[in-house]
Amino acid sequence: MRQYVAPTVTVDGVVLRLLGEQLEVLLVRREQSPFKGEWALPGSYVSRSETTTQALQRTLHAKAGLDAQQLTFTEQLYTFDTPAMQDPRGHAVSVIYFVLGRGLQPAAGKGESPTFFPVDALPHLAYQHNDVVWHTLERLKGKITYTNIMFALLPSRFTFRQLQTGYQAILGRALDKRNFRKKILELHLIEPTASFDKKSAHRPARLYRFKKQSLESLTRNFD
Amino acid sequence: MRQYVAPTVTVDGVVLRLLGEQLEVLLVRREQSPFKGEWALPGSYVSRSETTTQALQRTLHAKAGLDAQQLTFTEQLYTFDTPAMQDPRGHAVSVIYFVLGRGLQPAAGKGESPTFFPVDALPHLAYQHNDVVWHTLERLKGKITYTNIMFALLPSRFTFRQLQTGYQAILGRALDKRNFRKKILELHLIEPTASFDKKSAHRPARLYRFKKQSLESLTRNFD
DNA sequence: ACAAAAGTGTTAAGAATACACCCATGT
DNA sequence: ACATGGGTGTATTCTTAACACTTTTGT
Repeated sequence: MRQYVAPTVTVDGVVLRLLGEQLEVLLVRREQSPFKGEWALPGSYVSRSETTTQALQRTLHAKAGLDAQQLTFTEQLYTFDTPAMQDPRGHAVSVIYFVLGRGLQPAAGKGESPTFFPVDALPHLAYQHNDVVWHTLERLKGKITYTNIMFALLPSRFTFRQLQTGYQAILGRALDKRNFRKKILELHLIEPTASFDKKSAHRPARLYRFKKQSLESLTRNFD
Repeated sequence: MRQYVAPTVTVDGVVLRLLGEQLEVLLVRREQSPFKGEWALPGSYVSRSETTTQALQRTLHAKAGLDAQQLTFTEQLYTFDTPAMQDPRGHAVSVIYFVLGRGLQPAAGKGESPTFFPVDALPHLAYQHNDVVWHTLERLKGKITYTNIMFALLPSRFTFRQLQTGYQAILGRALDKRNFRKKILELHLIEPTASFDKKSAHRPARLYRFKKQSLESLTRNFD
């Protein structure tokens, strides 16, 4: 049998968080060639002794201090296949993951300045990472219509306003308050808790929680 | 920097054709270990000098005599990441592609007995390939509702009956003839040609063609 | 009493579904 | 003339979208 030399395998993560009314993505400033000094998605090489998801966790921990427990959803997005001529590292196969978390904070003082940027105000990114982020956002827009994926972005208890704001941030458009409540309640995604959000100078809002803390497909679509 | 040994990279294809009222998938009988003698999706190793899509084309040509020109649609499906312990070859990263073609015929006499099997009557497959086929079919079901992907499975000119039969084979359920025509025409996916299918002992059916021979997203969903 | 956000129903338009008969051709 | 699949329209149900006021709290 012919002898094959394997391409290099790398892994990158598109890590998203919801902060206020903004959806934000984690970037690092590269300290090594290629693209030294440019912003990029966090990533690294995958060695033979680890799976791509293990390599991803190792990378997010090393570069941004994020722990696997804080990451409430991980899904493979796409695998890029860079011909040797277009990548200074030679032929590389990059497996990209889509990662969501709740209230993520990058650890200060880590080497590559891990920073969350609002998705509608990204700097220029190394590789084709601007496109990768765009595709990720499209995927999230799709998934939000037929799954309970918002559970991965919101705190465990939240108000209807927070939920609607999250949907609006992801879909990029305003939703009607009454229709939104009606639709969400019909989907039986969430349930009321006994408590209220009392931290504001107005009528307290009831807190809700997701019934399931893992991905489920809806029987009917939202929207 | 730490030294990494790259995992092995392989590529596999889920090649589908529409024959009569059946959707069929291409399988080969493995001649090498692991899983020698079992049916599996056609695949092979990817070397550093080729991309995964090039490796896929090389494989489909070598194992089943299929030519890139006959393959009307190719899309990446998923990348499996087999930890070293579960795969006799050690840690392998397998990039799986979803491939559609029109009137595909595997070349007889090629080594690994390339054979199309109806998707609802598959033998047991090596690796996790039965699951892979299942996921592929779900993907196709999804895509058929919001794209013109049927163009890749039907001949360039076809009757409404062929079109409806194709949709039914993919969706796995019967559709109402009148509603189907109405819906398809509203989507402006296809256009009538001047000719008719005269090869039958009954009223000739008008032949239609797809307006676009490349993937397009529909503005409104089918179904 | 005022400011601020919470909470609540109805109507109209559009989309999806169910359903049965006549038409054109070959044998 | 008959067998076979081709081709066509309407009525009903369900889903989506538009829209404004009252309630509850803190200051």
